[in-house]
Amino acid sequence: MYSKELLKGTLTAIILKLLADHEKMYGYEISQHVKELTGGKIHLKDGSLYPALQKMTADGLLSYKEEYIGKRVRKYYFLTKKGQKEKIAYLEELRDFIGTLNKIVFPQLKSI
Amino acid sequence: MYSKELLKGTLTAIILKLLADHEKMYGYEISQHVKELTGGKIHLKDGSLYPALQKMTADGLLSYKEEYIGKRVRKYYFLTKKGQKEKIAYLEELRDFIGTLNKIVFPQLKSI
DNA sequence: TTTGATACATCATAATTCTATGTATATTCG
DNA sequence: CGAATATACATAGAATTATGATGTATCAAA
Repeated sequence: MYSKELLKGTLTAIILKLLADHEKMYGYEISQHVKELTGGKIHLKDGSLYPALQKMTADGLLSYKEEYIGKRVRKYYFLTKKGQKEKIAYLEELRDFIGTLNKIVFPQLKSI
Repeated sequence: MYSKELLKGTLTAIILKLLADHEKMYGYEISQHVKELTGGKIHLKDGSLYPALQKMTADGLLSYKEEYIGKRVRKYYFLTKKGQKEKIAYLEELRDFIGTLNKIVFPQLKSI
């Protein structure tokens, strides 16, 4: 696990990217997927993920529909039109930022 | 400029890296250097930089000595032994994090 | 002489994630 | 069957950290 502050500002981009690739996912699924993808290095906590999904929904980036698996509810989130558009800007900013960081901190490496 | 949250957690690593390369720098110099290096994309604000330097000093990563240029004081910061050691871990963590992020968000690129 | 650059500082605010806690259902294993 | 674990959501308070606003003061250049 990384020092917690590093993740700041990247969570929205990560969620946007996953939903862009998967069409619909529920919260628990997202957290499991991220854990797998990163070999356990990024572990989204409940207290981070669910409020983030709610905020993104309030901001109009996401929408969801509930499905019942037996008696248990799942909220399947998906990108809205707005989310699809803003995803591009979010990821572009993140990519640019990562490139900039690399230039400062690891100048011996080729920038991505 | 990036959305401010992106910078979180990276400022300490950036400062450690610059001081590792330059032996001693003062605050204003650091902010100018970062601005130049990044083509203005990262602009450390006074209200971010000076408290960060103070905190890192309190944490034992940095030390400084004052020099007078005319009547104006400059605080030249430099890495302590502890700072030199921890710099390695900080940068390694950052590098690993960037690599992990890339794998999630830009899987089509080769990881760095 | 006045503007902008240099050089430091602090405080209240904002934004975001985490910890802790809670509720409840489903599955697996001894 | 019963207990432990996994699934699935949620919220509230705490912690962290960068920012904006503001302040002080010196120096160089126009």
